[in-house]
Amino acid sequence: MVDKKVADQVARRFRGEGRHKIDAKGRVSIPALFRRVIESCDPNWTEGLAPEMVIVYGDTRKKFLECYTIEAIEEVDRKIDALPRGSMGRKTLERLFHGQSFPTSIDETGRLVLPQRLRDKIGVDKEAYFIAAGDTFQIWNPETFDEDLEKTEAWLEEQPEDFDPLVFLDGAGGH
Amino acid sequence: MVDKKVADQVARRFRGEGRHKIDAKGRVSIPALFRRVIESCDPNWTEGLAPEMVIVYGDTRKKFLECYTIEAIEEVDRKIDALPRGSMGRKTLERLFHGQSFPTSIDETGRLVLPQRLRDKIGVDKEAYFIAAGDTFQIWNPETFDEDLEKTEAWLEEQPEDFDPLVFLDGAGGH
DNA sequence: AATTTTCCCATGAAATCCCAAAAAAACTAT
DNA sequence: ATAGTTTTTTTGGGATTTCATGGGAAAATT
Repeated sequence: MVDKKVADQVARRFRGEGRHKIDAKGRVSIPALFRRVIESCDPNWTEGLAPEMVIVYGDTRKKFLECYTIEAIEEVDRKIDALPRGSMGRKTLERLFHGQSFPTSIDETGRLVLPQRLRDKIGVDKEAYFIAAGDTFQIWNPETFDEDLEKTEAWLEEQPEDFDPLVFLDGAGGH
Repeated sequence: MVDKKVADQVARRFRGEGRHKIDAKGRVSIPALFRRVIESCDPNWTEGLAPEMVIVYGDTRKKFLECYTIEAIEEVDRKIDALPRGSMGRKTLERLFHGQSFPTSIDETGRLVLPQRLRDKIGVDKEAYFIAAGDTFQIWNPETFDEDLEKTEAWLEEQPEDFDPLVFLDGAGGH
């Protein structure tokens, strides 16, 4: 049997990617592995229930949907609550995470419904691209993602020959 | 009716936004998800009853209506009661939350009636914009909200180069 | 009596539920 | 390994419910 702690860690972090169809009703199945994570990060979930999550769609500039598990969004909420009431930082984050977000759940067949508004926001129609991003995952229009990927690769080209992206791991901040 | 388990999870925090029509009688639909929260945060509410809430409209400078659930307003009341009698803080807060507020409820079709006075206060006429803000939600004139958004963005512009509002999350709280 | 507020019913559009069929992956016994 | 079997995953469609909105009649205010 697998070490419980290890299994637990694996189950709390998104990994992988996938491309799935969106049907006429806006339904799209999310990668099965992602579902396991969403389930185990929803404190109220038990077998048979629809696991919940929160989609943060953000302002107009954001080109993808960011999907938070209940645990992940609660951590964000706690941090927001700790900011001084009335501060600009709190106001900005409240608008982003409380206002520009959409609570939803995954149905028994593993599908998520993306309302028309959200589909329009990121410009998806027939297909959606899913990609893990640590304790969240993102939903993109496949073409938009490819373009973004190319930009990243172009940037890598500009770096010195022997550049290894792993150096980022050593530096402090992510900026 | 809503599954109790689902209601329990979703229901203590407002999330999302929406734009709705105000009809000639001053009626306006509250986003359905907000209704679930108002219901579950009203200790007296049961299926079939009109869930109650409190609108705090505040002084003339405030450009939006702040809507509190019963639980949220009771928490505010407790905090006010804890302040020294006769203190400036208590006097100010009592005026704001007890005086400049309006208790109301949501009808069976999910609508709220905004009295003429409140509509005038925030300058709404045909449409109202709803946005979640943690344990309350706000009602704005859509245009006024957009202007306020622009101001926030202008402020963000003034911040250091590649400033990401998410850095706010790192600063405080979480520990 | 005239206006405003409340209650009740109606409707199109959107979202949700329920059942089911392909397709893909995992498993089993040779 | 391999052919057959079972389970999981992905996709589809119809029926049902909810949501946002509108309007008329009854009740309450002024």
